[in-house]
Amino acid sequence: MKNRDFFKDVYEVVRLIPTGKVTSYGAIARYLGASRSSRLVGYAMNASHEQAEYVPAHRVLNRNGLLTGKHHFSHPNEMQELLEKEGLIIENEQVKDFSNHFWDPNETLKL
DNA sequence: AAGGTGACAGTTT
DNA sequence: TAAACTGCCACCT
Repeated sequence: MKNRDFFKDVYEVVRLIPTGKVTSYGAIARYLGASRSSRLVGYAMNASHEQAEYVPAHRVLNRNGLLTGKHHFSHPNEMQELLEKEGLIIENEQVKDFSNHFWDPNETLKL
């Protein structure tokens, strides 16, 4: 087996994100003890749609609450629509009141 | 096998 | 204050 454990963990955490909540790549990375590997989280999301289990990648944004990965969805607007569908408000490619809807795995799941 | 890539984030100018 | 630079490390070609 390979180091797929990292990706696997990422997907698992992402699936734990409650509907209507969002988190950041960095938060996930830190929860996994890889605070310096935030890019890998994004990289993992890149392959998220290949996973058998559904991964709500649209709930993962960068630390600014910006929908950086929207372009990687089937349709660029899909990410925004999904978020709005969950009750979030997207304004200028960014989640409005981001901090209020922010879900931190470190806080909720705790170590 | 080796080097380049990136859905980030923190630091520096 | 905002923009630019650098570190980061598993994955892909």
